[in-house]
This record gives sequence, C-alpha cells and structure tokens, in this order.
Amino acid sequence: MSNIIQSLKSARLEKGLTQAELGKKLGLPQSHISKIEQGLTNPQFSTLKDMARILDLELTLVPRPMLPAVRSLLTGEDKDKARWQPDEED
Amino acid sequence: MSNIIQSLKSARLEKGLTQAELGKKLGLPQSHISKIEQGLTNPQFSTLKDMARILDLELTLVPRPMLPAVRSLLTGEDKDKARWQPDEED
DNA sequence: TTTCATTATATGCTAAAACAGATTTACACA
DNA sequence: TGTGTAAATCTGTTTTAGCATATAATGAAA
Repeated sequence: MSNIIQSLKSARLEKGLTQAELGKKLGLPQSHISKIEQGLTNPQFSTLKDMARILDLELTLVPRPMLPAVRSLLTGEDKDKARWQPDEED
Repeated sequence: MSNIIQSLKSARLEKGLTQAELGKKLGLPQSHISKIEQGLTNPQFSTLKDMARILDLELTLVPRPMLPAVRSLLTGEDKDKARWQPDEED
C-alpha cells in the first residue's frame, strides 16, 4: 500500500472516523474508502486530495532535494544536526 | 486547473520536456498528458505521483497547520519574520 | 512571405478501471 | 443467540486510459 494511502487511513482512525463517516463527508460510498484503503483500486487524484482535506492534510508537491528538510520540519527534528537521511522510499 | 497540475506542467516545461517525451518516460501516451494538463480528465493518483517523480518532485502529505512553515521553507523565505500568511487556496 | 517539413499539442473512438448502490461478512457485546 | 456497527464484496454505470488521427505551431528554404 502506498505511504500516502497508509497515512490517510491512519489519519482517519486518529480522528475516530469510520469509513462510512468519512465517505459521507466526501460524498463517496463507504465501499470506495474500503477499496482505496485496501489498495484494491487506484483512486482518482481528486478523490485523494479531497480525502486529505477532510482529514486536515494537504497534498503538496515538494522538490526532491528539499524532501529531507521538509521531513525534518514535519517530524520536528532538529534541522541543524546536519545528518540528514537520504530519501526514504515510498 | 488544479495547482498541482499547473505545477507539474510548469516543471515539465522548465525541464524542456515535451508531452510526448514525458509520456514516454512514464509509459503513457502523449494524449493523456495533454488531457491532464488541460484539466479534461481527472487522472489517477498513481499517474500524478509517477509524473511528479519524473520531474524530480514528490507528492507529500502535509498537516494543514504546518502548511505555512512548509511553504516558507520551500520558497526560501525567512521563517523568523513571524508574518506567516494564511493558507493559500488551491 | 509562401511553402513544406517537422514537431508539439489536441480530439475521437473503443477497452479497462473507478465509482455508486445493495448486499454480505466479521465482530463486538448484551 | 440476537442485535448493532464497521468493513469487505458483488454487480451495473460512468469515466479514464490507450490508440489512431487531426489540428496547430515552429522553422528552414526558396
């Protein structure tokens, strides 16, 4: 399963939402959320974008060279330790 | 047109790639790239993700509250000016 | 500047996949 | 066991992805 899908599922659970509740907010049937989370379908871009938004996340484009910096910012790590990891694979 | 699509098109042009060249790298027909860039179709998530990667970009999920920080990091702005903008709309 | 060649992007038409709706399974717990 | 809730599966409809082709744009040569 893609990392992004995984993260979206985690975000849904952390918010205590069921697939049906999330689906309702999105105007999507629960069956979709199920298939998406199981990786049984390759969803449309807009579907994931909308899903992210409902979960207070935003799909953004990051230049590869900036990835380590962005990741350390997001994880709250100290950027000045100068030991950035190579990119993690998706 | 979605901001992300817009950005991907800009990235393609900046790299001096034609739709056909990008399509070839992706294993997609040029006609798709055309439709996607025109907003005539709602592409699959994986298509955009792959497209981004070819263009040295990565599709990442950012918590909404972190958006301003991430954006200022990406645009190279001074984070300490303490006048973060509210989120720009997509 | 006209023509011709070449390249870049856009448009039609079928096949495949996402989507909507209804149903079914899994699991909790009274 | 029976009831309620959450997630998964099954079947028909809508939309994208793929292929072929057409239109548009660029540039070189006459």
